[in-house]
Amino acid sequence: MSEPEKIREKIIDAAVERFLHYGYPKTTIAELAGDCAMSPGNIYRFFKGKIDIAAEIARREALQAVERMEAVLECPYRSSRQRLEEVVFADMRHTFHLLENEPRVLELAQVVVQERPQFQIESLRRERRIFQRILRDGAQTGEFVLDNITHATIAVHSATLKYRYTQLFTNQTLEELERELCFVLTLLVRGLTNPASQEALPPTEVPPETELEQAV
Amino acid sequence: MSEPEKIREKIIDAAVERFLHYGYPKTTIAELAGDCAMSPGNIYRFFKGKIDIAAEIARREALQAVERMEAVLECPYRSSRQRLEEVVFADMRHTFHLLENEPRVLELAQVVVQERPQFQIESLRRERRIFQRILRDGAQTGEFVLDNITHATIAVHSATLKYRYTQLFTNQTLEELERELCFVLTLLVRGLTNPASQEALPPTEVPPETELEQAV
DNA sequence: GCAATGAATATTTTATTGATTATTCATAAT
DNA sequence: ATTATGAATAATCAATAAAATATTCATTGC
Repeated sequence: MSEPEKIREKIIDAAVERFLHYGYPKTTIAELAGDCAMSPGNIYRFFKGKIDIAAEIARREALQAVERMEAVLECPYRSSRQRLEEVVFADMRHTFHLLENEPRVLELAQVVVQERPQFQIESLRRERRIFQRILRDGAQTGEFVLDNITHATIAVHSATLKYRYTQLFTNQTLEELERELCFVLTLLVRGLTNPASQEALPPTEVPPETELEQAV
Repeated sequence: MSEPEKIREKIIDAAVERFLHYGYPKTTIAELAGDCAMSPGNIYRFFKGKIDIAAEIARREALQAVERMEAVLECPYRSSRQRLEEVVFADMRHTFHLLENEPRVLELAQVVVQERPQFQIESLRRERRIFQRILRDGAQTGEFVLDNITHATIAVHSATLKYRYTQLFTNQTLEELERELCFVLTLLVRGLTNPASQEALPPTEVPPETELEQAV
């Protein structure tokens, strides 16, 4: 890692620390500079502005979320149904726990989305690509029967919206949300699945929580 | 209508006028009193407070929404699928046009929900009851096959959340939302429908807009 | 006694100011 | 030439004062 890159990391580390602890608005550039033993002005050689530090942190968080989802995709010996269910549950639980343990993350996300609307659009698009891969694979093996994979992807993605930014819409408990999500997934999976094998399709059950989901 | 009831109506009429035109916060009790040729203090003999006037307006609007939905249910010669699709489309379009023509409605709704959280909970419950009736009827005729009607209702209701408070979540155009909603409904309907008749299930198409939906 | 008033009070909103903070940039150090 | 500084400036925020408004209630008129 080059020297400037190292300094960028140092700034980001300090910013994560302070943003999560005191919040974005209460953190000053002077404080970040102090943490990094440099002058305020020098921060601007590494980031265009304060919001760009937050945006970079959010970007990394979003990329990690995609990586976690991709990890689920790699799990062997799983049906497409299981993959879909695990991805949605894992994402919901991760977000829920994250906001529970680090409430400032919500504020940080809101600030970034407010100033950089494109950020949200791209995050949604990345999520959708994951879904698309699951559906495509499921269609290939014959587990799913889909007229149009893109349309089905949009459908699944929209139908599970509530469970991705949960704390923005409701103040339901995680347990309530999990039960609800089972009902939604049961229905969606029935709609995706080959009619021939639908008779034997049991309802979705709340999957056990993995360690990954609890990490912060 | 009794005299006090007439006066209440007069106050509500004046409030609707001003809330939609100038917004809730910019409307003063003194102005409403002036409109009704009475003193500010007298308003309080008919409403406990300013917010209660807004709540009453919102309550009526919500009841009208349910009535519109029930009107769709009464339409004869329609499958449960058609009823479900029409109800969701009609509600989305109505809300969309309403907020397009009367942007202040959003603010009004937010104020009421903020001060009276119970309002939203009850509105959602009423909506859900409509869905439940459609699914129950569909199950009775054999068009739908449902293990558990309540669970399926929750699923359909949650999965279509995005299309009921649309302008809160996205700034997509109505046309985009309509296309998306078709994909969602296609999938949901497949999941609800008797597997035996699924082969012949065409995708949902954007239904023609009725006059009712455009009214403001 | 009941309906209504409008002045009095409590609350909320708005405007103003001063202080803080983000950002820039001329200058200095390496 | 490159990196960094920190004082200068512009933008934002917080605190306060002033104004407007919601709500109450003692009083008035019927």
